[in-house]
Amino acid sequence: MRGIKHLAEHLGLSIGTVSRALNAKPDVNPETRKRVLAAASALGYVPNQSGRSLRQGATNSVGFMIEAGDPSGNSDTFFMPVFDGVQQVLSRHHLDLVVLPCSAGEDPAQYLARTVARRQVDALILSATRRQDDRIALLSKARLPFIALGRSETAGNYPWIDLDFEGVATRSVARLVAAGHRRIAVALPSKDLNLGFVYLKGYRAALEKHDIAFDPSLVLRAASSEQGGYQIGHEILSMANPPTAIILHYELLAIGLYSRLHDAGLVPGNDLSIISFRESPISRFLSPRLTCFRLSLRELGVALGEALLASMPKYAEHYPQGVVQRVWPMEMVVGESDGPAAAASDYRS
Amino acid sequence: MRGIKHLAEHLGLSIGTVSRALNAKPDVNPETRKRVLAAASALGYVPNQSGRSLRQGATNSVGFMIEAGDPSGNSDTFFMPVFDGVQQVLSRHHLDLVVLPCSAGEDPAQYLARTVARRQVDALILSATRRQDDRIALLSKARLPFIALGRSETAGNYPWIDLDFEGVATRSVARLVAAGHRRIAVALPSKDLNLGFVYLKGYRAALEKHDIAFDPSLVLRAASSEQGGYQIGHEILSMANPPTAIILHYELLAIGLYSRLHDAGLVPGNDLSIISFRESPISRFLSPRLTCFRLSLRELGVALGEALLASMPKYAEHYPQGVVQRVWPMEMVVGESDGPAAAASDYRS
DNA sequence: AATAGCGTCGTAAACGTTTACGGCACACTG
DNA sequence: CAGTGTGCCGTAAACGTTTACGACGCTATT
Repeated sequence: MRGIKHLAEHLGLSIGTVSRALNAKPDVNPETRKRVLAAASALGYVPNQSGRSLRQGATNSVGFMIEAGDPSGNSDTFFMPVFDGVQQVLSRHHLDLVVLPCSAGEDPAQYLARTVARRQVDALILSATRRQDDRIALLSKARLPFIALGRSETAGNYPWIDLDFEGVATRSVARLVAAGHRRIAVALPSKDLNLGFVYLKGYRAALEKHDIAFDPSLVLRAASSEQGGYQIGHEILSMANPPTAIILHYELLAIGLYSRLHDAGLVPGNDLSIISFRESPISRFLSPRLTCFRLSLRELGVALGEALLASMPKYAEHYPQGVVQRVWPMEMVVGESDGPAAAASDYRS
Repeated sequence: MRGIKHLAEHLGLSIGTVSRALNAKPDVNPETRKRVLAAASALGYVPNQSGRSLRQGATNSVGFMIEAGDPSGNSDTFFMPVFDGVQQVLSRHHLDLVVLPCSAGEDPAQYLARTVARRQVDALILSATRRQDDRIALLSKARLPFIALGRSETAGNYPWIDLDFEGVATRSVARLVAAGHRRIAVALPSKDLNLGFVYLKGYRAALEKHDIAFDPSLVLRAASSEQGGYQIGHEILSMANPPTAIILHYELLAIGLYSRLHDAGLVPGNDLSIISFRESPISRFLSPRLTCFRLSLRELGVALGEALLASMPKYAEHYPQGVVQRVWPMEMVVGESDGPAAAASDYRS
C-alpha cells in the first residue's frame, strides 16, 4: 500500500535520497541513512518487488524447477534439505528462492520457456536432467544463468553438479564381487534420464575390471518407485538364471524389492544381496538395514547455490570458481542387505 | 528483451492496441487481433511479468508456503500431487503457482511477512497450521486472500480445508475396540500443531463412547519421522502395562515402529495392532500391510485451489462457495497391521 | 579571492505494461 | 443534411522503483 513516496514525505526527503539510503548507496549522509532505516522499519516499509524488478531488470529471485512426476523418483525427503542449503547461500545476497513445480502433464521445456520469457527469475536450478535436455539450450540461448543438478550430454559449457552415480555403481559392484558375486543385476530408471546412463556406465566398467561378461538380461528397467522395486523382485524370481545380487539407484526401489522377497519367504542380504543409492530415514529402518550411499543434501544445496552465483555476472566476483562442473562424492554406508554369494546359490523355487 | 513496443512497431500499431488485443479486451478489430496474436507467437513475445504486476497491482501468481522442517512430517511426497491439483485449477485463470520454502531456521511468520510486504503473490496457501498461528492474523490484516491447509484455533472467518484427523482417530479406535482392544495408545506430533490437537480430540471422544477410561500414559509424543516411530516402539516395550494397540498420525512413524518391533522379534498386527494415517506407496509395501486411511491428494489440491479462488474478489464470481471451511473425508484401507486383542496379551518380555 | 573538490541531496527519466480517454471515420436515424 | 451512435485505434498517464545527472553549500587549494 504505502510506497517509498509516502516514506519520503514522512521524512521530508526526496524519494531518491530515501532509495539510496535503503540500498546502501553512497552520496547519503550516514545520519540521514539512520533516520531513513529507522522510519522504514517503523512504518513497516518494504520495497515493492515489481517496481524494483522493472527498473533494475532483475527480480532478485532464483527458481528451482522440480517436476511433479519426477522420473528419477526424487521427491520425498530429497529436495527439502537441498532447498535449505540453496536458500542459505542466496540469502547472503538478498536473493530469494522460489520453487517452480512443473505439473506431470506439462512439458518441462515449455513450462520453463514460459517462466523464462516472463522474466520471473534471474537464474535457475534444474533437476531431473535428461540425457538430451532441451532446457539447457533454451537457457543458454536466453543467456539466463543456471545450474543443472545432474549433468547431461547436451553440448555446451554450462555448470552442473552431478551425484557420483558412476562411482556408486562401480563401488557397489566391486563390493559385491569381493563377496563372491558374479551375477549382478542393475536397476535403471527411464531411458532418457542421464542418471541411468551414468549408473550403467559405472556398472559396466566395474564388470569389465573384474572380468565379468556383461549380460543384458541383468539390466532391469522399472519405475523409480516402490512399485517398480516390487516389479523388479517379481522379474528376478521368474528368471531361469537369476542374479545373486542387484544394485539399485533409488532407495524406494529397495522397499518394493524387500516386500517382494518377503512375500516369497526370502531374505535380503542372504538370498539376494542388495546395494542401493541412497541413505535416508527409510533405508535406516529397513530390516535388514540397507547398504547404501550417503551424502549431505544440505551441503549439496550450498554447493549448488554457490556454483550458481558464480555463473551470475552480478555476483561472480565473490565466487571465483568459473563454470562449476563437479561430481559429488558419496560415502558408502554398510548395512546388512548384502552378503556372501554362497548363501544365495539355492533359492530358486 | 523485446517488449510490447517492439511488437507494436513491427505491426505498425500502437502499443495500446496491441495490449488490448493480447488481453482479449474489446475495442479491437477481430482481424487485427489475429494479426497481433500471430506476430506475438512468431516473435516469441511474452509480457514482462514485472511490468504487468506493477501496473495492475497484481502478480497473477499465488504462493504455497511449505516448511523445510515441517513438524507434521509432510514432505514433498505429500505435497507434489497437491501442487499439481492446485496448479490445474489456477491455470484456468492464467495464474501461476510458486512454492515458497521456508528454511528450518527461519520463523515462518517472519518469512511470510516479507513475501507479503513485497507483494510477491496475490494469494497464499498455508500448510503446517499451528494451533495458534500468527500467519493468519498477518494475512487477514494485509487483506491478502489465503487458505489454510489445516484449520487453526486462531479467531477469524478465514477459509480452510482440514484433513479429518478427528474422524480418523475416532474410526481407528472404534475398529480396535471392536477387535477387543482396551488399552489403545496414540502418537502425537509436537504440541503446537493443530493436527495433533484434533487427533487427540477424536481419540478421546472414541474412548468415551466405548466407556474406556483415558490414560495419559498412553499418549506418546514423538517427532514425525521414522526415528520418532522407533522411539515410540522403544517406549512401549519398556512400559509396565503396555498398550495392545496404537494409532499413528503419520505413516513414517509406522516404519520406525515396525523396525523396533522387528528388532524385538515382535510382529505388527499380532503383538501390537497399528492403525495409521496415511496410505502411501510406503504403507502398501510394509509387511504386514498397514491399515491406514486414503485420500486423493490431487483432489485435495483442486479443492484448495478452488476454495482459494472463491476468496479472491477477482475470481469469486466463478466460485460462489463463500468462505470454505471443510473437513476432508478419508477412506479406511484395511491391511494386516491390526488384529484381535487376544494375540497381544502375552508379549511382554 | 577565485577555483576546484567533496559531500549531500533533489530532479527527472526510465523500466514494460495496462487502461481511461479522446478522436476519427463511417453508418444509420430522423 | 445534421445529428447520433458505433467500431476501431492512438495518446498519455500511471504503477513503484532505481539511478544518472545536476545543483547547492561548504572546505581546502592555488
